[in-house]
Amino acid sequence: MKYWLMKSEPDSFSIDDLARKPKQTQHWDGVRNYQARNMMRDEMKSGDLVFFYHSSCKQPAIVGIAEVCREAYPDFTANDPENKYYDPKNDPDKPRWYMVDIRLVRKLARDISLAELKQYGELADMPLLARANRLSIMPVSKTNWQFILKLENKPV
DNA sequence: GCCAACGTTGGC
DNA sequence: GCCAACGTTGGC
Repeated sequence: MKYWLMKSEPDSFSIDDLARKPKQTQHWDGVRNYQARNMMRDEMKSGDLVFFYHSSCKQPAIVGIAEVCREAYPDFTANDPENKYYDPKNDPDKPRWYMVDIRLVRKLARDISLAELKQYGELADMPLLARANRLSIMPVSKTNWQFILKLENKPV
């Protein structure tokens, strides 16, 4: 089983939005970056766990845990000219973009902010902390996953 | 709102 | 195939 981190802008889709979805499940549409797509298409498996991360907001932070509940399938929003993620170059018969479904496992007891994560040398190898990392999906090592979970119940 | 980083596009 | 221009991401 693998661990991941997925970014979402809370203004467009927050952890609470996920919690309100039927079955607390959402298809992860709109990924238009090949590296992120490859990870979803080739490596994400049902049961993999995901840190849900709020980006481009007042306090960027890991806010919850989700699990992959459906493995990669074509991202239908790429075929819909009305959709903001429409890709005119996409051939529906040879889909270029993929998505997975994720289901909320739980919100964290407290948000663990990017600023806090940066304080720990143990996490220095996280791609999230690399300078100007723009990937919306990235792997998390088991070691880092467990380290971050321990922070959850640590007094701030 | 600024700016650094970096992916994509398109002319040559 | 190179590379400049442009667009997007995302922290601050």
